[in-house]
Parts: sequence; C-alpha cells; structure tokens
Amino acid sequence: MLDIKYLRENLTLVEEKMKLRGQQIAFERFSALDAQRRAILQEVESLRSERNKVSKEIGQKKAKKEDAADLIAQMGTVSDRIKTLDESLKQTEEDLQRFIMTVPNLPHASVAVGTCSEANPVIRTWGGKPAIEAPKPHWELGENLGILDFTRGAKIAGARFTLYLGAGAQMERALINFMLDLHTSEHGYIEVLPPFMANSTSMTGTGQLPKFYEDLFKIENMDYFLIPTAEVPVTNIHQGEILTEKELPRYYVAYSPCFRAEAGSYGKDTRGLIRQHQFNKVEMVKFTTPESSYDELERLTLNAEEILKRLGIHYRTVSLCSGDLGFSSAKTYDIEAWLPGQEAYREISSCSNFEDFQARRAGIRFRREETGKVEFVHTLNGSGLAVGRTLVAILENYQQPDGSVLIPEALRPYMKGIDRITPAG
RNA sequence: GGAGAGAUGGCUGAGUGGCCGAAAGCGAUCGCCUGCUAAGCGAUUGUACGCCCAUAAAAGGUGUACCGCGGGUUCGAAUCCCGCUCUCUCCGCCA
Repeated sequence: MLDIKYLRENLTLVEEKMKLRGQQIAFERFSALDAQRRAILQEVESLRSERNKVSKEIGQKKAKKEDAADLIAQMGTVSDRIKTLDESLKQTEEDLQRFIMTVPNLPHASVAVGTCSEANPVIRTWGGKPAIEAPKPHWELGENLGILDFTRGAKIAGARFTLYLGAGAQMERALINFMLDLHTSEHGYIEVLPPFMANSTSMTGTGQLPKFYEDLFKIENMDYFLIPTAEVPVTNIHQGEILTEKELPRYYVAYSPCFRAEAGSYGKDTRGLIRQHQFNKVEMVKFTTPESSYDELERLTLNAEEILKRLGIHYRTVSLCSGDLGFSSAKTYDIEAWLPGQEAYREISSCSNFEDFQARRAGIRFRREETGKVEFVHTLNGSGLAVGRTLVAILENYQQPDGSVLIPEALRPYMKGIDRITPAG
C-alpha cells in the first residue's frame, strides 16, 4: 500500500510509474474519494468537538443540580447528525481503502522499463550448461527411476499434485535441510516453522488479498487460507509491532509447503513438477531499515544463489523489468536455473524488496534511536530455494547416459551418503 | 465440544457513567547533584487521522479518534448491554 499523503501529492508521478507497469488506474476516483473523506471528516470532527464541550457543561450543571434539558435536547440533534455522517464516512473510507489496496507498489528507479519477461536484463550468470546427449525432462527421469509418480498423485488429489517415492522423497527432504542449514549457519538467518494457514488480515498484510483471492485456497466457512508462500506467515510475525532500531536487520528463514490455486494457468507446464498446487519452498525474509534495504536485497539474492553454486547448477540472475514486476514489489531479482531437459532457464527463486509497501499494510514499524520517531521498516523476501524445482534441476543436470542420476556432493551428507539414484529393481 | 475467569500505555497495575489519554510504580531519555559508582532531585516519556501555520522538510499550534475487535444504550462510555476474537483454569477428546 502506498502512503495516502504521498499519493495525494504525487498523483501524476504515480500515474506515470503505473504506466511503466502497464497499469491504468482510475486515479480520479481516488481524488474524489479522498476529498470526500476529508470533507466529511472535518464536519464530523467539529460536531464531535462541540458535543464534547457541551456534554461537559451538562455534567457540570447536573452536578450543581441545575436544569440542562435544553442542552440535552440540542445535543440529541447533534448526535443524530454525527451518526449519519459517521456512516457515510465509514463507507467512504472503505471505498478509499479498497482502492488503495489494489494499487501496486512503485517500481524502483533502477528497474528497467519493459513490458514482458523478454525485457528482463540479465545481471549475471554462473557455471555453464552441462554436455548431455539427448537430455530427458525430469518427469521422464523421475518416473523411470520410480521416485516421482504423477498418475497416483493425481489419483489421490487431482491434477498438479505429485507423489514422491523413495529416493525422491528423501532428496526433497535432504534439500530442505541443506538449505535451512546453509542459511542459518552461514548467512545469519533465524529458522522458523510457521503455521501453514493464515487469516485474511495476514494475507492482506503481505498483499495476497484483496486482489489475488482467486489464487488462494480458502478453508470453507472459516477465516483460514492455505499459505501460498512462507512469506505470508513470516512477514506477519511482526504485524502491528514497533521494533527497536537495534532489532534491525532481522533475518528469518522458514521451510513450508506452499499452496496455490494456479487459477488462469491452465495448459501451462502441465507436465512435471514445475507448476503444482502444492510444493515445498525454503523462504528467506528480512526486516530492515529503509536506508539499508537495497544492500540487503543484493545479499539476499546472493544467499539464494549460493545454494545453486554449492549444488553445481548453472543459473542466471535477471532483474525483472517494470512490466514483469509483482504487485507488492519495488524491485525483484529472479534466479533462473538451467534445465537441460527443457532447454530453458526456469525461475527457481524470486528475491524482492517491498520497501515499506507491506510494512504499511501490516503495520510493521521501528523506532529510530536518534530521533525517537517511528517509521515503517522495509521488508524483503526471496526463495532460498523452491525445493521441487531444485530437485528438477538436479535430475535434469545430473542425469547420466544409463538413466541414473548423480547426487551433487554437497547433498550427499544429507542422503545417508548415497551418490547416485538408479532405477528401482 | 462443555463450565468459569480475564484482555487498560514499553512493562506492572488502578480505574464501574462526566473532573480519564487514562492514577501509581517500574523502565527509558534529558538535566541537576556527586571524587567515581550507587542513591537522590527535577523534567520529559503513545499512535493515527484532519485542520492552521510554515515549508525543501521538520518543529509548533489546534481538533478528533483509539483502554482486545465490532455493534448498541446515553447529552456523554475504558466504565452499562449484545456479538465476536484471543488468553488462562477445569472437564471431555486427541498427536
């Protein structure tokens, strides 16, 4: 959510920036609602002021056993008027709020202007494409090895659910532990295990609601949503809090399953593990001061890249252009792993700085030591990494001519020392 | 799921219709005192949203709201009434 005062005073600028995102927003409606709100507010507040004053007089008169009937009658009318105004004020504020909640964040100045993912500048690349003759996609490898069962996954739950078996299940678990260990012991993150459901307040705080309701799984008749990412529960750890400046920066890392309805993605990535209704992810979340958030974003991104380096997987890092940027983000780096089986780079991590956009929605602030003033923190997060897609990258990059798959050395200690997955008997 | 108790500022905790944005204590900050430390003394100590003034901004002045959340009663609600949420205790059930 943008600052309402900022919006009021920089409407043209905001409008321009929204165009960079490819968004046309009806800001006239904002101006009208905003003016209306202030007009009502001024009237109702002066009436309240009067009522407070006169009510005090009534109290004093009564204490002196004097008659106050005329004043009481007079205030009865004023109170009725206040009640009416309160209702229209409430309505106007709701409309205004709903409007502001659907305005995306402003892209940072360093974000390239563009309309689609083709315009995303490549920031750096690491490693190189492995030489594999006739590489197979992971779904073939996984089925041949007997570690991924898409048919039975669909039987149990439906399309876009997968059953992991044996060494596949083991590798998924190993990856989670490997990632958590690296981020906690070498990058300074605090491990958290959050609830896997969150309420609508939390979902609104991080920006999933109200705009992206369709992408969520909701528990019927209850205010519970399955989390689409650990970003939601972890960012909301400090919802409504005022932190001390000393407590910043604060780094958290959490494993969680992620649940996404994937509405509107029918027909895309229907095979394999790439786009699932449920997948595992290790997520890093940072709370920082405004002045340090962009340095923190660079480090966060490198923390995510480190996982791929240790696993020896070729990747590139791109900076999302204005038109490709997510709703809440001011700047995002996507890390894309090379998948030989599909001859493509696929997103495996997305690292974003939300600046104060989420903090304002979720009420996450800190007190400046020097001035004693409260300010919004900046929030950042990034996958470190998407676990299922990492498993895909390993299968496709480490496949051998005989159909087996080597296990990257860094992962072997987490897999009881085995160095290779071979087709089950 | 059943029965009961509770929710007040950074914390503890008073307050059962007007003099309460809220006592007192603790903590914190600033100042004084002191050979140092401790103690003592004094002052300050919430947030949001309007308006005025000013403007690069801040500060300042002023008003309104906020005592878990939402509604109601009343001229007036932290205080009375209703609904909800959360916490605690006991019972039941369960990993």
